Amino acid sequence: MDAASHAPDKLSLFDGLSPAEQEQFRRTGKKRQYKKGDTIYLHGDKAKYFFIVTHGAIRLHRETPEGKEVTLHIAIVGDTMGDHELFESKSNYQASATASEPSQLYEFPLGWMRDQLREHPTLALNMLAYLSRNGRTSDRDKEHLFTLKTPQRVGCFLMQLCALHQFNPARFTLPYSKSTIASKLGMEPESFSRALSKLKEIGVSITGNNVSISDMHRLDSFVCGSCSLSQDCETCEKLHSHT
Amino acid sequence: MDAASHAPDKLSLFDGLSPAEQEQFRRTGKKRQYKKGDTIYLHGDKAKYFFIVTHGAIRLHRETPEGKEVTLHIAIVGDTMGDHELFESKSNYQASATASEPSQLYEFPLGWMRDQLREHPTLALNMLAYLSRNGRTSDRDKEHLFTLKTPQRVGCFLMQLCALHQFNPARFTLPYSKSTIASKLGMEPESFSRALSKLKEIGVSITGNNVSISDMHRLDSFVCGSCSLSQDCETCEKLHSHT
DNA sequence: CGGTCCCTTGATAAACATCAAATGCAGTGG
DNA sequence: CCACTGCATTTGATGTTTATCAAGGGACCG
Repeated sequence: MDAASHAPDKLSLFDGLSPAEQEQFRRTGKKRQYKKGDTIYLHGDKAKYFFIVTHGAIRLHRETPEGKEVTLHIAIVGDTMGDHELFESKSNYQASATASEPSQLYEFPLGWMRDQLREHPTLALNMLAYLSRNGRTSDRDKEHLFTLKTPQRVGCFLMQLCALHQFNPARFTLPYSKSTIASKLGMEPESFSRALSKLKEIGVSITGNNVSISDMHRLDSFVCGSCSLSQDCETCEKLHSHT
Repeated sequence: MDAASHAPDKLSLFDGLSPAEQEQFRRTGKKRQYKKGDTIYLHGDKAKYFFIVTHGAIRLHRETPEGKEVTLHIAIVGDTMGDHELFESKSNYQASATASEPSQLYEFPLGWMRDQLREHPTLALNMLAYLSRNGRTSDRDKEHLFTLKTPQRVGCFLMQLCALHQFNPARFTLPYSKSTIASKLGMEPESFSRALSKLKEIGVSITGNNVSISDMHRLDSFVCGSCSLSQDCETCEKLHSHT
């Protein structure tokens, strides 16, 4: 997957737009580079820009008054940032955004983006499909929080990684730090670490950042045996279609 | 708030549509009545209809293979059902829908609704705003699951009830059963019950289904003191604007 | 009056967080 | 190249929260 395939005209949000329209987005959007750890914006900042991730991964997170940090989402290629702020009059960013690895974003003025959505029905429909899909994964995550134990949540996350990035389950590298993953899964780093050691018992070995899933079938039944989606889980389908 | 104010032409989804367009929705939409406990559809059913709630409350829930039931959402007046299925080719309902009180829905064929969204940009934009707002409350709920203890989650839920339904905090009635609320908050009925007794210590008394919040300020600081949104929480703003 | 359902209360257990310390690893400067 | 420092992760010991199990109370309904 090369850089070109992530140019805005290839992102799903721009699917079906005419070349002229796509050119308009290419002209208005500013490409921004961020280093690992860079802050794109802070929770509470006045929302000025809408972003599309073209490379890397951006962590969206908040901090409670008591100092606990919560990772709401990790935005990867094709994901947007600022969608929650697009349609709110009083629009402050609802979370902070930090690059969790070197990343590239397309940046559009928020008001301009609103106008484009009004003027280009196709864009609006793409955005609808995108948000609707977000809702589904959000529901899935909620179910997992309610019903799965930490080793199962970690196991599902590893499967999602393989499905989303087309990693080879037999040998791949974690794209973010373990504490970032722990936070996104709603657990402490210690619990994450212990969950990993439990996963070793079913053939998932992790040394450093290198993961190897020896028996995907075993992991699948360990995780998905407790999930209501097992039948039509998108992650599972992608994994099986690649083998 | 009378029945007429919930006719589809007054729902936010139809805001800004021309009278002629609204008439079209009124003609195609079928009004459906459901009794408490009625099933509207089941998880896995082929998705045929899109719904808008005009009265009552519908519980969206799933069951894991191990028999645990998870409540993903309680849809109330103005909420939609089927939005997650609208843009998916293989569209089975992602959850079951059950009336948790006598309810009324507007029912539209799913494919027809898709077409309407394509043909009426205003409708699509309303839907975008609706989904975007859903995303925000979903983020809030996720943060709460990660950081709040059960009594705080229950406290926030009571505040949300007052804000959403314009209840008088000094005296109102729970609109759903306690176990339904517990499930939506991701806890067992026992934990919910114990959370309530802890809330009594800060002036929230519940006898049967009757709730009385004697000191909203005290509840507010108990709950929102641990929440990153305290500054611009929609629920809090609504509550304060009513006093 | 007896039954069912929902909720509450108490006792116990499991899962996870927290606290504390050790280990490992990467980058820095000698 | 090697010690040194800082940070991330692991591991162990302990505490808290919540789930689970079991029993009892109260309202509604036949």
